[in-house]
Amino acid sequence: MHYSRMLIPTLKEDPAEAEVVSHKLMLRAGMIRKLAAGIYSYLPLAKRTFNKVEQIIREEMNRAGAQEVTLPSVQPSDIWQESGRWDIYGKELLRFKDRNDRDFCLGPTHEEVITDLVRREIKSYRQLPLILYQIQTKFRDEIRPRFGLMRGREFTMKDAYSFDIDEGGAEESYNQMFQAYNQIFERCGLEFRAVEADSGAIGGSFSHEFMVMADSGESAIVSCYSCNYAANLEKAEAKHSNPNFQEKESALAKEFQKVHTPDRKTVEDVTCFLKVSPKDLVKTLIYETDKGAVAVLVRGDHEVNEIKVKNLLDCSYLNLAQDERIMEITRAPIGFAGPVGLKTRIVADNAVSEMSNFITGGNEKDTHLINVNLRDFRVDTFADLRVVTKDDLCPRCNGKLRFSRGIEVGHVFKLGTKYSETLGATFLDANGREQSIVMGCYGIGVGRTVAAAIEQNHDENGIIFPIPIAPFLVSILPININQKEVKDASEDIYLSLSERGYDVLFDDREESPGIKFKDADLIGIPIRLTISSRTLKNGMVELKLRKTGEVIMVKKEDVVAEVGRHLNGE
RNA sequence: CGGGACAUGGCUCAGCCCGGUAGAGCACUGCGUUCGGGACGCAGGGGUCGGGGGUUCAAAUCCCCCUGUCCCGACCA
Repeated sequence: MHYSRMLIPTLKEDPAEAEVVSHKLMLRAGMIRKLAAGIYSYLPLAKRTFNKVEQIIREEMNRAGAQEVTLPSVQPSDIWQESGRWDIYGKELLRFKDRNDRDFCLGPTHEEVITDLVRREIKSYRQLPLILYQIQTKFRDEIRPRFGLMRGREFTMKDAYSFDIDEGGAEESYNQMFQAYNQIFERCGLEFRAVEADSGAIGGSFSHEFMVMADSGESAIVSCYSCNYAANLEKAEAKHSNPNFQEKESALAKEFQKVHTPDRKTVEDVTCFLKVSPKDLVKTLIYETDKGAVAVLVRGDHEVNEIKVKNLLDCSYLNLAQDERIMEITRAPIGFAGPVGLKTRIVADNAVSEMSNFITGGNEKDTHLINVNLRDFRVDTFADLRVVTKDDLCPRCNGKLRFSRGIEVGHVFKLGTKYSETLGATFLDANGREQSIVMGCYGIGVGRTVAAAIEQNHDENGIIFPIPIAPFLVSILPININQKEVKDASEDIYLSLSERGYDVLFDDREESPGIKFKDADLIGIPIRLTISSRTLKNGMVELKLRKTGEVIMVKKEDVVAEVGRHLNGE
């Protein structure tokens, strides 16, 4: 392509509206333009990169036996009513009426549509398993769209759905998709990790998020230095080191006593005042849930993991209780709650079971208890209820844990029969019995993958595209296109590279060299060939690698071979 | 939904406090000179100052309402 003919409106300055680096760079590189909050136009450069990512996705999905379809983005309310999500989904679901006053929505996801399709067409176990996928625009009316393509309202997503006759089959489909996802992100040239994710009410380990590692990522990840364990921070298990601790220590237990702790409400206040470590204290947090009030106990230096509490209690609503409620339950103002004498249900983190002679709130204003022991109160359940810390070891292999951040670009999880049951997607098994199809669903955010690639691969000069998803592989940059020998040589090289099938951007603009250099760096093309009379008189052209900055002088005749060598990663 | 900020030419921003009829840099057009890291000269074009209302002889500037955008939080997968 000739640069002069392409729409690549680069920006010299950072746009005021962008905060994160991928957003800034995509705007500056002329890849995207905003139409409304969270809604973007994709310009030619972005479209090229999207196409490359989508092509990789298609190849890997097809290889895994999935078949591509396109489902409607405008969906009637009927199927959403049927699945029960019309009422549950809330304002994120953009609803509207057609001319006949019938309710419709813009599809934020396609479980309903695909399940409807499959229930009509699949009748027999002989037709299963089946995996269908599409690459399509989704719309979610996010409360707060932000960070450019990272969290838009309209976005491109690959979503796949698997249909199997039983759990075993579903597991197999899941594994196939899991493998395909590894291939996809590998091929995109990204540093990523599949992490175990919270699968909520569905349970089991059948949910993984694919995270592109980046410090700017929205999700916290815990991974093991020694083995391949990796999990979402909210899912990561805290290893319970010594379950038999209590019996050994109980002999040394002292009698608890009240101490006066005026206005010492926080862990920090109390530990400073009593000159002890947070590890000697038990925090008592009162939560309000749809199943009544609950006291959650964790060690003073630990944080409650609300997701774990939610899963343990199997409740849908969980929130810290308001001041008045705490007063009601503990008979003390906030900051002095403790388990001793508490009437509500008490659940405690495993670490608490290893403590003795600890400090708790006294359920009385300005009062704490010291030398409290487990025998002094009743715990209904001990469980893993806290957020993993840097002191924890890998729950699988006892290795050291690494804390990092990532951008969620893919999510695979087993749906089970949730939708097939509510929508009646059934088949007849070999014995002629009617069964619900077992489903799985698998998403990849295409735009988010591109944004994540940029978050992970950039420098102060701009984007550094991984070769597999670069909009162009080579840019040809003539220093002064008005000099005949420069122009001829540039065109020559352009033609021979193009003939080889490489995507080449020929910067034929009559701009000063500085502008061309800056633009080439900004849009992140992996290889740059600089053509100037200076080197040409020795029969050479300059090849520069965007990623390393390495400059190599190459004989004009060898350019094609040399470019090929670098693109093949040699 | 709660809190905060912003809205002036295509972009980045000044002007607003203290009212007097709109500016800079970049970008753009033409001509000429230049050509290895965002060149130079000359000559140009382009703005309902987000929208509506009010105060005033006079509003980008002061007051009220609305809309949009961004940030933090809550929310969500």
